[in-house]
Amino acid sequence: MDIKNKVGQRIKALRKELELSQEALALKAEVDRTYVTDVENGRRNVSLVILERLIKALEVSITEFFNSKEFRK
Amino acid sequence: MDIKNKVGQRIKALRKELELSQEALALKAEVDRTYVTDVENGRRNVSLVILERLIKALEVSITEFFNSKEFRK
DNA sequence: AGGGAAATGACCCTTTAAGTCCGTTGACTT
DNA sequence: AAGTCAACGGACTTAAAGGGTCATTTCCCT
Repeated sequence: MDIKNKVGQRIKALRKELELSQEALALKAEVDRTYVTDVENGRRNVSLVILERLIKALEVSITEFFNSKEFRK
Repeated sequence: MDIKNKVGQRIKALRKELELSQEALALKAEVDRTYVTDVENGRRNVSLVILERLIKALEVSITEFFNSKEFRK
């Protein structure tokens, strides 16, 4: 699984924990609604600035976001 | 300091630890030499796929890369 | 110290892809 | 049936990726 899918899955998992819809996350992170769908499904090569906004909206630090088994090697 | 600068500094620090020049890192990560300069100086909004290549070239996991104080909040 | 080479930095331009916005559809819920 | 949610498509705008060139800094080596 590639990095885009790993990030997508992590975002989806954290979003579910917060019980947010894709649209609610999109609003919170100030990105487009359809973009969140694409990111979660590994179809987007997200840039740093957008990724940071998504991570902030998910209420974790960047360190915590990537401290998950799919990123450990 | 914004996320682009944080990532740039982290890359530079890890590159120095490996005693690589920007050009050597660029070759290893298969990106342009001047691109590495820009990234280290926080002028580039790097995408996931390129970031992963740089991190791999720096011989750390993604988790390790972001397990640094500037990313902890 | 001074000269030369290597390494880095800054600027500019083109090509490619990121990110937005419109809509539609299917699944599930109430 | 009406509403929410997720997935998907197409068209569009903006910015990332890549590469050229030259200026500047760093760092060796006599």
